[in-house]
This record gives sequence, C-alpha cells and structure tokens, in this order.
Amino acid sequence: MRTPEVQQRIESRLLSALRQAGLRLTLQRRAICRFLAQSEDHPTAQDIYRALKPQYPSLSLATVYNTLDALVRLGAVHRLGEAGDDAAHYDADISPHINLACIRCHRVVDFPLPDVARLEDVVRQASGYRILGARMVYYGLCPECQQALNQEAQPTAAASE
Amino acid sequence: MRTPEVQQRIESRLLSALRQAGLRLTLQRRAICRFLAQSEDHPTAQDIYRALKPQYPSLSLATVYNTLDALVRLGAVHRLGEAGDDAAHYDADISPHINLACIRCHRVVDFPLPDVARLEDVVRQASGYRILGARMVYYGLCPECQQALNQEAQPTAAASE
DNA sequence: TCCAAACTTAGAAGCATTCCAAATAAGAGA
DNA sequence: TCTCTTATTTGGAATGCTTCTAAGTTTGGA
Repeated sequence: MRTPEVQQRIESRLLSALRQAGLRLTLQRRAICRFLAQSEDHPTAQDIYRALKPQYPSLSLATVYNTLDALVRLGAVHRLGEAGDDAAHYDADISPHINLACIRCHRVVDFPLPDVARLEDVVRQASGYRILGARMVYYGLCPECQQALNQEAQPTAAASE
Repeated sequence: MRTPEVQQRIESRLLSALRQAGLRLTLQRRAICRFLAQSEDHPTAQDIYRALKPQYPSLSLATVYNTLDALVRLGAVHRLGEAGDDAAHYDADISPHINLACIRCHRVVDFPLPDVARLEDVVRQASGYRILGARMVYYGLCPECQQALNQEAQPTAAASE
C-alpha cells in the first residue's frame, strides 16, 4: 500500500512536470496523474481509461495515451515492456527500485533497492547521459510459478494426495 | 562490436535452452538464434525477419514471433519495452548490464555493469524468485539529445553563428 | 523407411496505439 | 470577470504489431 504522503508527492511531481513543460493542467490530466500516483501495480492505458471512465464519462482513450506519452517524454513516468501481454504498462515511481518480472505469469512486482547512488554517478560521468530515473529489472520465476512448474512436471505425485 | 567468442557463447546458450525445453532445432530457429547472438543493438521481430528473409525466402514472420516467444518464455532472451516505437525489442544478452534509454530519441545503448552479485543474492533470498537474468535501466537524455534540446531552446544564438 | 508430433507458412483476425478534424476548455490579458 | 487565442479533448477511422488458424512440411524416433 502506497502511503498517502507518497501518493501526494508523486502526484505533485507529475503535475509539476506537466506545468513546467508549459502544458495545461486539464481535468483529465489531473485525474490521470492522480490515478498513476495511487496505483500500486503498473496499469496499462486501458486500465486507466476503464477506472476513470465512470467518473469522467467524456474521457477518451486517446487522451489517456496523449497524457501518458507526455509524461514519459518528460521522464516523469516509466513505460514498462517486460509484461508478456502486448499492452505497455506504466510506472509513476521513478525512484531507483527493482522490478521483479516473472516470465511465466507476467506479473511485475516491486522490490526496494539498496543504495545505488554511487553506481548512478559512475554511469552518469562515463556516459554523459542526464539521468532522470532508474529501474533494475530481474527476470525470473516467482515462487508461485516455480511451484506450478514443479507440479506440472510431476502431476501424479501431487494428484494422489 | 561483440567478439566472436561472445557471439558463440550466446548462440550456444540459446540453442541449449531450446533443446533442453524439448523444442526442435529447426533451420529457422538456428538462424534466428544466430542473428540474435550477432546483433549488437536490440532488434525487433521485423528487423530479424527482414535480415533473414533473403537467405531464407520461405521464412514467415509468424515463425520469428514464435521463436522469440519461446526464447523469452525460457528466460533466454529479454523483451524490452522502453523504446518509444511500438514494436518490442529483444536482447540476447541476459547478463547483468545497464541499458541507457533516451526518452527523446528512443535509442537504447548498453553499458557495462559493475559487480551486482551481492545485490542479486539479497533479492533472491528475500523474494524467493528464481532469477534468470537482470537488467538495469536508466532513463534519461543522451548527450546528443541534451544538445538538441539546448539548441531548440536558443535557436537564434546558434543560427547567428 | 514410416509415423506421429512438432513446426512452418500465409493470410486473416485481433487489438494496442496513433492519427485526424471538429468541438471544447484552459489560461493569459484587458 | 470577459474575451480571445491556442492547446486539448473527443470519437472514429487508420495503422501496424502481434496472434491465431488451418493446411502443408519437416523432424526425430522406432
């Protein structure tokens, strides 16, 4: 559960990014930023659209894509492509943290990341990049999928229980 | 430039992964694995298809997708979604390394990663994941795009040169 | 050599994402 | 507060990546 303080901080950061880029803070953009700040998982454009449509009946899917695109271009939001489903997922938490991506069930869960400040400095100086955000991705099998794979391999032993 | 030894190692690893999974090593799959092992950048399915079509005229795009999907499911290849263009990119180098993703020009370049073995152990033990590969993603602006943005901001100063 | 299962192929279908033109709303200035 | 300019929203069409399907082909074992 993301604490209200964290939500508030993320929402403010997203709105600031839009404002500083000279973009207008429309009702729709505010709603999308608020939703991104609140959601713990990594929603797709469709997820956001479906969640906000009831409260904002005029909302268009194109607007969701436009806003997400603007936020990604500003570096305020990350676009994730590890999920096996074809839709892009978005993450408003751009602080260095680990994403654990299961290659079987395609879930992507967060994991706190120990200090990487030094690493970031090394990369910044050697590459010349202006670094806006970071993300460590480990690909693997989550505990549930490891168990499921074991049961698939020996189905009789488990079934005779 | 990827050294021939590295190419060979990657190609062998991909073929082994397919073999160990009980999948057949067809001519097409061998060609796709070889191409993945050789390409330094992060090709899309289309890139692979176009590159191999001349030499394998019967090759189908569906086969490319099937093979890539199999390799991703086996954890032998990573699917990247940071590129802003809509197609998924694939990376056969699953050793821990940094991807520098420019949010403006969408290029994704590799960067060698200092030792993260300790970090990986911490994550493995705390999460229960079976970790198959890792990738650090820094989002930011590459040197060229920083320069381009500066010129856009002060076009007259540069033009009066 | 023969067979069953796995694989490839081409094209159709599905769906995420982008594009477009008309309608609307934000924000600056009077 | 009112007006105006311009960015933005909207819905639907278009694009293009990816998946699906059925038929033909190939693989590897017996």
